[in-house]
Amino acid sequence: MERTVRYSKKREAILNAIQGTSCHPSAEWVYQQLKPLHPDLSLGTVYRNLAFFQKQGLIRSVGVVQGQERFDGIVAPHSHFVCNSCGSVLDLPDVRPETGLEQSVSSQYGFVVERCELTFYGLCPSCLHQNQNFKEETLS
Amino acid sequence: MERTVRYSKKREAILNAIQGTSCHPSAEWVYQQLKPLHPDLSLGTVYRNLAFFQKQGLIRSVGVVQGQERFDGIVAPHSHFVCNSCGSVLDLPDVRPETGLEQSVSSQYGFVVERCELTFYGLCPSCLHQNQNFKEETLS
DNA sequence: ATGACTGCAAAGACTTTGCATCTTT
DNA sequence: AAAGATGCAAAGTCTTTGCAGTCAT
Repeated sequence: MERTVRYSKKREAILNAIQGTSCHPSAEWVYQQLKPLHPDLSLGTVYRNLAFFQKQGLIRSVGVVQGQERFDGIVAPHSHFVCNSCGSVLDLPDVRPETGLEQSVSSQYGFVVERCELTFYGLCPSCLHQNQNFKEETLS
Repeated sequence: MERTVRYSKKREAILNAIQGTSCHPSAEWVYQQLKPLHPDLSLGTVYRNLAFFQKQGLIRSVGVVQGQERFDGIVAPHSHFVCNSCGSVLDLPDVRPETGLEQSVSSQYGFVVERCELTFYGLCPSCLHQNQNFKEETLS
């Protein structure tokens, strides 16, 4: 039996929130974002819909950053940069792993490769500047 | 003031456990592994030492897989495969992102790139077979 | 003796889930 | 009316932390 999917105002709002931002939000972010417009929204509903959208392939997880799972409304393959200081996640649309790498891993190791993530970690420009200021202060 | 680092039998055992396996263990795995030999070992100690080793650069995190953070005793850069079914993490020593990619991201976007992770997700051979059996059963 | 390390248990943070109620079809 | 979706709060997991006792130097 296929489950019938029904429309829901909040579900729509949650998907719009994720697809309308490039910040790769967490459940909490979505919740805080929608709370003013939907005062009776529950955090559980956000989590349930995030799981639902993921299963439907409408969004995907970017992984857990500083304890919170982060999601991406863009499902086309692309790379990410994660700032180790502020935890922001940024798209790197131009950066792609070599084509054929998935295929090569599949055949070489016998895995079924569903997808491939290329992620860079470091400091974003904003945190870099604050860091430099901090260093200068403490060294003076 | 530099903190003085002291020897500890359990610390040594924890590091050995991580460096002596290729399973990319979680804190819980290390704890269960060492419990027989160190009956009074505490899970808190495992967590504290994992954080300590990470800060020292002796191990690194491979990320959170199915709710648990996983660690790697090999700090030289290499890629990983993560099975979405059983959660096992495997090394792909031969697979490397193109050289110069980090540098290119650094200069193109103004980030300070500390490291770069290339991770493949899919099904490992073992889970693939079970999956096929399962499908055959349900379809028959 | 000093300060680092640990065990223990409590607390914290994030996420999941059971159940009654409300909505969509 | 039937089945899905939600709110609420409790429960579940994983991880961190405070404190008193232990151990290395």
